[in-house]
Amino acid sequence: MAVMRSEKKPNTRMQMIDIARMAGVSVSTVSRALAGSDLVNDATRKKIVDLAKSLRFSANVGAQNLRRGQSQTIAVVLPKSNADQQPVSDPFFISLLGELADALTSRGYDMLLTRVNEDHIDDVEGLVVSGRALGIVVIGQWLHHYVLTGLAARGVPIAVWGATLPGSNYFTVGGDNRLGGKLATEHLIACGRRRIMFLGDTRLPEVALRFEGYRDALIEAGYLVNPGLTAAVPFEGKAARRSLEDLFDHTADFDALFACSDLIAMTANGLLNARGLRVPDDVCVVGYDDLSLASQVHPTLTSVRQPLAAAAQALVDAVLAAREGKAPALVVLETTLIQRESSQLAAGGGIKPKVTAKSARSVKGAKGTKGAKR
Amino acid sequence: MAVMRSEKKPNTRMQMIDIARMAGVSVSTVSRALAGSDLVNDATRKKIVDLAKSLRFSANVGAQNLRRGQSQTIAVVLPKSNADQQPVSDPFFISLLGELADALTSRGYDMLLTRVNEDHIDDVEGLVVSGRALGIVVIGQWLHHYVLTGLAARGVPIAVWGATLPGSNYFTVGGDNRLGGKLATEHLIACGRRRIMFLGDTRLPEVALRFEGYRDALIEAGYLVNPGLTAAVPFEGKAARRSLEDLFDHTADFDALFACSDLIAMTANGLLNARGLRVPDDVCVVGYDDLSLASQVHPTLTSVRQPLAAAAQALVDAVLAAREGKAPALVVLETTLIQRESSQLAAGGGIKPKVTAKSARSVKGAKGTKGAKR
DNA sequence: AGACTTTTTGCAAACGTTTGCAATGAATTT
DNA sequence: AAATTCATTGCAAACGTTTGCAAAAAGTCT
Repeated sequence: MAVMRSEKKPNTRMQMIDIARMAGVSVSTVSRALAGSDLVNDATRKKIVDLAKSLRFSANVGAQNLRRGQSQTIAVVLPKSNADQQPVSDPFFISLLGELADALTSRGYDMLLTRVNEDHIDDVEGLVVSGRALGIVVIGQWLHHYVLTGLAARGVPIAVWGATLPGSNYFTVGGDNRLGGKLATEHLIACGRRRIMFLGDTRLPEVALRFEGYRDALIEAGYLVNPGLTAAVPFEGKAARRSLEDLFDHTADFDALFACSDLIAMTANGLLNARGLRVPDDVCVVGYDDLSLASQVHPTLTSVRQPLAAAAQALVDAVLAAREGKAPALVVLETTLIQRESSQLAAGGGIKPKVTAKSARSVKGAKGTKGAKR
Repeated sequence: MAVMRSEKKPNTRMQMIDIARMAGVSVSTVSRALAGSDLVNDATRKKIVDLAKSLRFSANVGAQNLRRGQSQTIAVVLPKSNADQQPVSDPFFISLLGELADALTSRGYDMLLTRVNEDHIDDVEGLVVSGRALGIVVIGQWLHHYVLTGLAARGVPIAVWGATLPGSNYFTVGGDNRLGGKLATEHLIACGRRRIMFLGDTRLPEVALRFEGYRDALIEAGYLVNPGLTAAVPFEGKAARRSLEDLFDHTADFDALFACSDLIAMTANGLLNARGLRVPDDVCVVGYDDLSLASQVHPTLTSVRQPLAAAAQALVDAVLAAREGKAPALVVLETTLIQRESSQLAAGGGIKPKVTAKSARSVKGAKGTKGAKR
């Protein structure tokens, strides 16, 4: 009896060569057929494609990348502060994450999500060097401008959500923070408030810009900028609450709050309520980010909106542009104020939520700008 | 003059062979040194490792995977309903996502995030077949039990966050939904409420189980289960709001709400407030998921907590077990009720938030159970 | 000093694709 | 009918690692 080699080895997965054998062609042809090349006869291609589909075959991506010399993956990194090891707390970033996932998949890229400790942000370079990702989107600039600059200088393709800092050597996408701050403050002034408190940590570039807007609005209206009316409330939930409690214990001399995130605004809202202060009658409150929740809570929250979907698109554009070695552009997205109950004019008879002002522009290199698109 | 070949080709990236040349050894040695193999002399290894580090070298992952025949990536899929194309709305899933990212990276896996349309969930098989990921974590079972069963049957390693359904052939990790429903309802009964409304879409397995707990609690207390006190409120924000508005327009005959998500609870809260009903005095409200926001809003929200970090760990365990071909286990995590202001007893003098009851167990294969760990 | 171990290294063959080039055969032209 | 095109296919060499095996170097024992 002849030695019989088992046809079906314990070979785990199906590969092109299997398809090739079944279709009676070579691997080259299979490869070309599946890639949709017109170098292969229509009938043959159809046969191969059908066969592959019916067998649920999908070519090994690692091998493809290796051969092609590039991957189709973009890494999205969420820096985590080592102070609070909490998972990303702010829903805003999360929503952005969701939009990014959609934007990337719809363009045929895979999304690699990475949480990295803020003092190891440099490590993300490895993602690119190792060919795991072709570029990196950083969600939140925080205090890492310097590190990001270093990465970009070393040729790592990065795009960052954050404040558009003038001399930046990396791609940035963000809202118009200064305008946002200004709109919010002007609105509160229009509501007749004069002692408007600014809640946010101005060490963060985005917050610093919002504060400038706040200050500009006050000055233009002829009011003083009272340093006592500024509190460096952090973004993270628990810490924010603690900070606010402490604040309200010591200060009560305000008639409006401008919070740099909706989360802060809502928390403040709750605390004010607990202390018997009514929103908006006693204190008007404006938040930032316009979370979907902002329109669901009571009272509904006036907030500054940044267009998330456009942001995600712009970030993807930016990281791809960065990869092609283009000069970094700073994309500033449309930024609008959405008025709701938490800043209702006391006298006014039923103001409907409305959009007050807009802004959409791009600084330095209009290339990737989708700001105005909506 | 001899032909001079340029030493430095436009060869983009550094690879092992470059390190090898610089260190005066072969690629094999570099490979082994970087892998920490003890087959290489300590001094040599140190030299190579240092060199690699200083050059920021990182081995090509595609090639590694190809050679090793496996990737170190786990795909996390977020099904998106094609009804509302919204990005993931519920913060609960997002938080879970964050925890998953941490759990995976801390164990050395990469996380591939994929949003997939709910009628193409089958496609995720391609992620595994193509070697892009070694397994899949599905966040949210929704109505896809059948599809998931099919995937598992075809040998795709999956682990699902959702309800632990008895005959399931795939790994599941979830809270004790029945107990959660029961705890919430018993608590509301203890608050003296009798017309407790259940808000949630019982077509979803998790919600169905919570409803069973609700029903059991009512029956054990000797109350009737009134079909008029059940409303299929969806999870997504806008739709939930619409549904609730419609509901409150037609029904007012309740003194408590048990909502299947905190988002629903908060929205309901806002609407009740707008209609002049006070929480908890007129209506007690209990939510589900214990979002961090639950303790920040006013009134703070009583809610059923599921341990997120443990959930993420269990999901990773599960998908790895699935990959090893182990028999599917159903992990049920500790589920507790966190009492807060929204269900404060009217008479009671300052009830502190407290945990009322616990549950942690595992059905069928205690292998991956980390339920009790915290 | 020779015959052993033991440690340290390098060679070369995979891993599963893609793609330049050459080969085949059919269709067209002369 | 030979010569020329053209459409379709296959061969074989990459892509950058890992790893079994054998070779070389360095100790250890008689």
